[in-house]
Amino acid sequence: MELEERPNKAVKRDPKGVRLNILRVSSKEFAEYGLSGARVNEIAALTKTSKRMIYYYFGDKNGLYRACLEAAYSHVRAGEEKLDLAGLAPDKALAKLVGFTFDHHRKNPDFIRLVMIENIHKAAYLKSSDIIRKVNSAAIKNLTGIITRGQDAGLFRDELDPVELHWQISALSFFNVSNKPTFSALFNSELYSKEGQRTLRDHAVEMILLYVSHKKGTLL
Amino acid sequence: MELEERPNKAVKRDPKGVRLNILRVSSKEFAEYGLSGARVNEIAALTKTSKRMIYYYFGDKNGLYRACLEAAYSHVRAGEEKLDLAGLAPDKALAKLVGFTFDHHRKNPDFIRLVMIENIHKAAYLKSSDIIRKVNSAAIKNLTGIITRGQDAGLFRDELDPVELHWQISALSFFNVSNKPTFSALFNSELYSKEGQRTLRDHAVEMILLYVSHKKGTLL
DNA sequence: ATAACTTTGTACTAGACGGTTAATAATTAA
DNA sequence: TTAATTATTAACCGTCTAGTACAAAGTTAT
Repeated sequence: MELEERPNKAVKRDPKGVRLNILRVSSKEFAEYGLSGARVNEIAALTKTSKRMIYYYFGDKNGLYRACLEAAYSHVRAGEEKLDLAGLAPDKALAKLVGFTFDHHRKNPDFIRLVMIENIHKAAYLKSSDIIRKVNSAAIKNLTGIITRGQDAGLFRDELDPVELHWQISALSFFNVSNKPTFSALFNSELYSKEGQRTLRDHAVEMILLYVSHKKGTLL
Repeated sequence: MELEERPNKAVKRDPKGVRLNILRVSSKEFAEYGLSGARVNEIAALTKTSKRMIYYYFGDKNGLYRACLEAAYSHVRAGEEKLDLAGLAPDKALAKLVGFTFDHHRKNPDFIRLVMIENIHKAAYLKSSDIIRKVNSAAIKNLTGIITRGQDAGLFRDELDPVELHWQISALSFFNVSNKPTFSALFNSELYSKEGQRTLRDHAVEMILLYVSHKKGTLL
């Protein structure tokens, strides 16, 4: 479970460590420059090992990129697993989940950037990865539980689709990170100050809660 | 105003046409492969003219990319200008604006992809473009008007920030297009069917409307 | 002991890439 | 008429890039 980068000096050879080191460095590079923008030579120079070892472990540049993607998704999953929502009332649980997602994305810009890059590539690599599909089904199951509990308690509206709800939460959380550069370049706003981000998060939670709580005919 | 691509055979030389043709082709290529992924040779091969002329008009690859970005933003603005919202009640106007934005983004995936790419590059090119900043201030002015009218009519809550509202509308509309590949690769859902997209749009409108209409203490 | 696995490091290649040159000339605005 | 602008074409250049070759050897599991 521990993913620390420790040289483990007792062991002279450290395959896992080397692999991990390469993965760390290349994830940063891919996130920074994109798939075609990242340079294998540069990645190699930043690792503790050599270019030769990159090809030894990952075959080629695409293989390395794929490995980075998978590692990133797994890491995110590990984070989400720590959330304990079962003990909370459904509306509180949902509020916590939205807030958590918003914060989590904000704290992991490299992951967001990898997903952006993958989208630019039309998800070509993700499509062929079984590992990653599993990761996300957990998130949906989580949401399904909350929705059911909320509906049983008469708190939530009837027609709620967990995948759609996940989409809505993701949209507000993802966009915040992915489009920060263009958005803050275009509007010299306070949205990306500490205060602004807190407001944005609170309002994201509010939007989702209002949406799931809204019963037909109440408004509009 | 007319941006059609007409050879204009009466005129033997057609600078505007050549420029436009290069712009069209390269926008598609940049949207498809990214800034470093797109190939100048390939772009040249797809134009009616030669590589030499690309450098003649745009200096270098980055200059060409910058020109594509500016053209894309201008084109989007032209579309938004056609909307006439002043005659509508503020809530109807906002609903129409959200629906329009959602549809507009969906119909212009190449524009979205260019913005994604620009975000990957931390908005480096956008920052140095005065043209583009102007385009977006119009959108904010539009929203400011709607908000004020809505508040005066007692329909909208008091604390509304036009830039934040624009952010929220953009998030739901942009994410729908930008993350379609990964999202539909991960969840084999109906969200991207014709029906699903209609639902998603309707719910986006609903979310925004609920949010702006929500008065403190009413819920939550 | 043996075989499989892991590591190092440099030098190299074959091709792709962005960008230029050169020579040339037709068209157009003044 | 003159001068600036707009065009054509293909070869070419230097650099960068992903990936390999090669040669050698230490480490570990069985």
